Amino acid sequence: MGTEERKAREKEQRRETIIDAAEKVIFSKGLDQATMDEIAKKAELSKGTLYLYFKNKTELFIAICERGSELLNSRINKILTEDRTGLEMIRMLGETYLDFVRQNPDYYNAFMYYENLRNTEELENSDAAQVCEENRQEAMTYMTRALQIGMQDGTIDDSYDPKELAVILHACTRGITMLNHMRQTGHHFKMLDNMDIDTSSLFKNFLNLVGKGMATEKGRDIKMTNGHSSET
Amino acid sequence: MGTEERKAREKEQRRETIIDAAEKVIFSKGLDQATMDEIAKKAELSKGTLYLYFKNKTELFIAICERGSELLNSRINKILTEDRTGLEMIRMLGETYLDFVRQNPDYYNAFMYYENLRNTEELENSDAAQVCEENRQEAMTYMTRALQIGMQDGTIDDSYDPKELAVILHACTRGITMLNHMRQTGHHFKMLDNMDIDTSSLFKNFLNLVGKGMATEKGRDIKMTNGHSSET
DNA sequence: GTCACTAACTGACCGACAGTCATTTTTAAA
DNA sequence: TTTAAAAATGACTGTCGGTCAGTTAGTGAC
Repeated sequence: MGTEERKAREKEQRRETIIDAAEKVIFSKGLDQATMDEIAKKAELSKGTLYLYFKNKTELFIAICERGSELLNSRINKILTEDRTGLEMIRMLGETYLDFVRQNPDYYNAFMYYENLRNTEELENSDAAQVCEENRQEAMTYMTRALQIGMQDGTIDDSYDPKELAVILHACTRGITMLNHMRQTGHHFKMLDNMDIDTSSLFKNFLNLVGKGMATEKGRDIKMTNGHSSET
Repeated sequence: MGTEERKAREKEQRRETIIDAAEKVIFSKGLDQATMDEIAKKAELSKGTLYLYFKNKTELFIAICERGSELLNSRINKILTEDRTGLEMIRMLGETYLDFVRQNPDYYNAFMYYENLRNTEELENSDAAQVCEENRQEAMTYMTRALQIGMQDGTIDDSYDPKELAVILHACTRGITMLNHMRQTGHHFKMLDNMDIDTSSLFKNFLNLVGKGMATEKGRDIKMTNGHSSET
């Protein structure tokens, strides 16, 4: 009998419905201002029901982060399958990351909030948080892989430790995307507007800077002639 | 009569007392878990009194951030007075920043939380937040200045726009310090521990990477031979 | 010394909200 | 139709940020 499966499916659907509602409310007014009652109302359920699907408000929020992190990773892991030099892959990873931030400022905002959750226990016991962490780790693996490819194809300076370089690049990219994000969300961050600096030029120069730092002569030549590819 | 001044002084002292208490409570259990009652108790005052000195909990928290930002800036603005090449100044600015994060993880944590406060209005009307923003801007100015010096003394590639480069470097440094910070505070961030990468090596390589990206041949030579100075 | 006035302080109280649980409603197998 | 389990409900509880009417302490005038 398919009753069991149907029920499981419905349960999963309801769960998604709740996350949908939570996104709408939390994205529009922020986590602190969003109330469980309002989310319940938006989901056309009672508050109590929310607690049948999520342990608490934080868990529900982390489920949103999980969604975002899945979305981001689904884009990132396409890149490694393409036929490019390692250096190009690195550049594309960075661009993909920035595009994600631009297109999904709400998810990125959620990521930033997520990182500020101090309570380790709460996150330790959360399946959703576990998935987020795994995705993060996975993204790092892709980056390391791209660097190794670059070191083999001679586009990236192989005097660095690829894992360490991946961590550094990831951190720097985070810094840059955060900047862009803050400007975009109007985050009391007039700094960039005071100086009139446009984001895409900023990001281009960032990639050039670190690109120059890690590229070999060969990689540098390819890259300097053209923002993207060049080979076929 | 000095009564007025004495009173003003006492009022200021009381304000500081409250911030002291707030730091103790908030640093130990986090902003959300800290209650105004507990802060009041620690300050040996009643809750009501807290609200005579601070508009609300957020304002009190921002006052903590203000302290931290003043402390950070007091260290940063010493560097520009020293007699060094521009590239060395940049390196020292970065190191100072990292040292601050290492020595004052609580303040840095507060900074991170501060940036997540979305409500622009709340921050717009806050004097303390205004000071924080000014300090941030000031730090950026110092960085730009150091870059200009480096471009003049020939240690830094002058094909970049100094202001833009300053923004990029600042963002990257934030990314790196955040990484270090998260590891330090045990922030459910096992990533770095999984790979065994030590922070100082990480930071050294970061500086080398961006250093290589922006240094001229001359600057690169000076820097590569010795982490710090070389001239007298 | 004491009176009058003000500034500083207090803590009981309020409203809002996260989270609970006894009760009701729905579902589906017997 | 009966019945038992599963799902959903919403009134209720405890906590906490913020308020405010009332109290206390400090100051200057006489």
